[in-house]
Amino acid sequence: MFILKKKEKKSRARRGVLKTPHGEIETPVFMNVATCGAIKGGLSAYDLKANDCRVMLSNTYHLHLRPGDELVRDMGGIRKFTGWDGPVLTDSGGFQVFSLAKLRRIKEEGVYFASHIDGKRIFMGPEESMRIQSNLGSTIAMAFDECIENPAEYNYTKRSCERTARWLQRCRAELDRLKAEEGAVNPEQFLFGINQGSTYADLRIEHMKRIREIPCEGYAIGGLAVGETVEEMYETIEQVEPYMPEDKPRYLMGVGTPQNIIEAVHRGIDFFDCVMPSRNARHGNVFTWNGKMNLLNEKYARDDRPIDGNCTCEACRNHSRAYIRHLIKAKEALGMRLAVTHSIHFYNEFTRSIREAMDEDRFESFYNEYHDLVAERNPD
RNA sequence: GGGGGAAUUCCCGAGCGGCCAAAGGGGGCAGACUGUAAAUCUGUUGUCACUGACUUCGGUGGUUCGAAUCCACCUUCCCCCA
Repeated sequence: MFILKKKEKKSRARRGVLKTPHGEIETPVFMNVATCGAIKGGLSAYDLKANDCRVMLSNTYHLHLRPGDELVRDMGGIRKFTGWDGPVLTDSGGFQVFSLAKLRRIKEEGVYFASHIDGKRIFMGPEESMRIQSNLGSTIAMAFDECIENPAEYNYTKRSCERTARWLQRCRAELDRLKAEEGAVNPEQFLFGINQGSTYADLRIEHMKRIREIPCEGYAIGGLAVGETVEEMYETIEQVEPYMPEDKPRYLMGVGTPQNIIEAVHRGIDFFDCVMPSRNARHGNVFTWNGKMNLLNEKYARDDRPIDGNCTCEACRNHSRAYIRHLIKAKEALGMRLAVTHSIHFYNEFTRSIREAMDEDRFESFYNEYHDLVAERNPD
């Protein structure tokens, strides 16, 4: 159940809370991406708690291949298995339809994949995705969709959207059936539908109108940040957002940079997730309140300061830029863990700050101030 | 003491007369990364007045139109015999 606590007057921004059987999710929120059941870079569920993670995100396709969703079910579900007792959102495998494009074939019934691990042929359709997510027992299951790359051909996009809408219907029916089954890991599992339509306003709107007729606990915008410009992305959000149910959470899938997030919050989005903080940090690039910092740069070799002097994360409380730089260069696992910890902490703090700003009626000034900070781009 | 082998740009290492400022790897430097096939990928790595010129392949001298590549000697290192 989603409660809209506050609506901004000068923008489409909203402050809400989604009540789930696994805890309340205060929004806007950034979900921390743990594709295979852990944040890459070596963070445990305990680390997530320590860094104010509110929702963990895992992946249907990846966990299905390894270790297998039935194994996870037998181990008590994804939450018990990983030790993360908060809410979990599982992505449906729809993004893998995009990212594993060379290894798949799309048909009406679903998608035929070649496993990226061993080449084994696998099939995933709406029913399979729901069954896997049911076995994982996540708090929120995502609908199985086709995520298409931008720019996309209009007619193909139209046909793809129609199919994704039909797939949502099948997802809804199958998840309802699975939830009612004896021994379901999470009998109260939520389903979020996913809007597609590339950057075509008419297709986006038509698709949104269609999927909002299928009752879901939330609706997502998918298929963005996959090749189009940021301006096109913002424009697409603005076009489709008015057609999203107001009383349901809205999730912009896979986005993005802190700037992207605040811009999207401003345009009415509540949920986010992105691999950027973890992936970039593993590569030595961390996010701060003053922009991005490439810790591998030589100028940090003898820099005794923490990444961010005001940050309270484990890395910033205890270690210098020089030390973390050294560890990453030396390929010490601790280096990545510290850098990832910092960026995850920053993202969670960033979205918490957005919520606090809304609670204290100063979101608009926060939004403008953050703009200025980013414009300066001076992490040192 | 006698015999054999080797010295290449930051490191390792290819090259064995012109197409060589010199493969490849490592390291260095920089960039990318947006529902994670990503501890990955890309660029760059002698100097400069940079679509060209200059300096460089242990040292010195030589052969040649032309040498990292051939010859002589020297230096250093390695191996074998005594």
